[in-house]
Amino acid sequence: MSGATGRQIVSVGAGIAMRYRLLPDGGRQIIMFLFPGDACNVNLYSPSPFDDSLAAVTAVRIDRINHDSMLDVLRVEPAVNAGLWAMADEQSAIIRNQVTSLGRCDTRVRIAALLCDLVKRFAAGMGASAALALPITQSLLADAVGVTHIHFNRVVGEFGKMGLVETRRGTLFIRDVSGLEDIAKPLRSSTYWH
Amino acid sequence: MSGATGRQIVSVGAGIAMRYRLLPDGGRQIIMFLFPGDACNVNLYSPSPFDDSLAAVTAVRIDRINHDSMLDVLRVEPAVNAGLWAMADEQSAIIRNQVTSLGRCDTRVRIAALLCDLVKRFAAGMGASAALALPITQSLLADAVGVTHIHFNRVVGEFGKMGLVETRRGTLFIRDVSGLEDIAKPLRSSTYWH
DNA sequence: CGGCGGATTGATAATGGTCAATTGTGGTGG
DNA sequence: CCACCACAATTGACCATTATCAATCCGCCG
Repeated sequence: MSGATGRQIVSVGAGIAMRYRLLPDGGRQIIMFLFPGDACNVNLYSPSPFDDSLAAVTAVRIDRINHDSMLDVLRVEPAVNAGLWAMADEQSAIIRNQVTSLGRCDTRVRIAALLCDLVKRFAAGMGASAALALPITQSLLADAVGVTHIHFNRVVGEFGKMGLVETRRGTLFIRDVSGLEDIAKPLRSSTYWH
Repeated sequence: MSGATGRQIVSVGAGIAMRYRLLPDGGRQIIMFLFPGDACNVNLYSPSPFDDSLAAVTAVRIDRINHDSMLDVLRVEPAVNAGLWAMADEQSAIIRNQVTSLGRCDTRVRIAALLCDLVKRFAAGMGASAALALPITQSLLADAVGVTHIHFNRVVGEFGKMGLVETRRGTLFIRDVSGLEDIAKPLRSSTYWH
C-alpha cells in the first residue's frame, strides 16, 4: 500500500527459481530450488548475511511484500509469525538434509534423493501429475548435487536404463518414484530408526 | 513461570556440542558445531521436522527455556523475536556455506574453511586466545567436512608441515589463521565480488 | 603393566573429474 | 525449405582425489 518500496520479502509466486552461489573458479553450487510459496529472504529484523544469489530456472512470477506492511500485519495477527517460522524451519530441514547428502552419500544416492525431494516439493507447488516432468536441465541438477554435469549424465542414464527416469532436452521425466526412493534409502535415516 | 515443563528451547550455555545425523551404513555427518549462545531448536510454533541428533563434544552446560514462558516474553518484548530471527538467519548462513563447501570444494579447502569458521565462532563464545586450541578430535572434524578421518589426518598433517596448525591428542592448535584463510579462499565468494 | 582411544602410515581400489569430441534438437534468418 | 547456430546431452579415454583395508604407534588412565 505504501508507495515507497523499502526492504521487501521476496517469494516465488509461480515457476521454479534457485538459490545458488558462484565460486572464484567459475564453479556454481545450487543451494536449493525454490517452488511456488517458498520465500527467499525473510529478513524482517536484521540485514542478515545474504551471500548467495537468486535466479530463475523456468519462467517465474515473483511476489513481493514490503517489510513495513508485513510488520504491521504481524502486530495485528501474530499467527502469521508462526507461519513464517514454520517455513524457515522447513527450509532449514531441507538444507540440513542436503548437507548430509553431500557429505556422506555417493552420486547415485544424492541424485535419487534430490529427485525424490524435488518431486515431492514440486507436487506441493503445482499439480501432482505435472510434478513428474521436471523442467530443469541436467547441468542445473548436477550443480545442486555437487557433481559434474557429465557424470550426472552417466548416472541418470543408468537410471534411465533401469526405467526410473526418462530424459528429453531440458526436462527430466520421473517414471518410478518408489524406485528412486529405494536408491535414496541410505540417506533416509528413517530406515534406521524404523 | 509455569511449573510443568512442556516443550523447551534448548541452547548451549558452555562448552561445545554438535548437531549430527547417522546413516544406515554407520556413517555420520556433523551438520554443525554449536558454541555457547547457539540454540539448537527454536520451534516455538510448529513441531518442526527435527530429524537429526545432538551430542556433546566437550563437557557442556545446557540452558533450557520453556516455550510458554518464552512466548510470554515475546508478547511483552517483541525485540526478542528479532533476536531469535537473527540467530536463525546466522545459523542458516553457516549451513548454506557448508553446502557450498561440501558440494564444490576439495578437501583442503573444506578443512581450511571449517577451521577458520570454528575459530571465529569459538572466539565469539569463549576467549579469543582460547579459540586457537580447538578441543575437537580429528574424527569429528572429518565427519563435519565429509571425509574419512584418515584422509583428514593426511591433509591436516600437510597443514602442520606448512606451520598452519599443530595437533596434539584430542585438540588441534591453530597457528596461522590467515594462512588457513588463504587456503579457504576458493570458498569465499567475496574474493569474487571485490 | 595393559588396554584403549586417537593418530599415523602404507598399499591398493574405486569414485568422480578433466579433456576432448560428437550427436541431437530446436530456433532463426535467409 | 534449408543452412546454420546455440545449447543440451552423450560418449570415450585418461587422470586425480579420496575411500578402504590393514597395521602400527603413542599418550593416558586404571
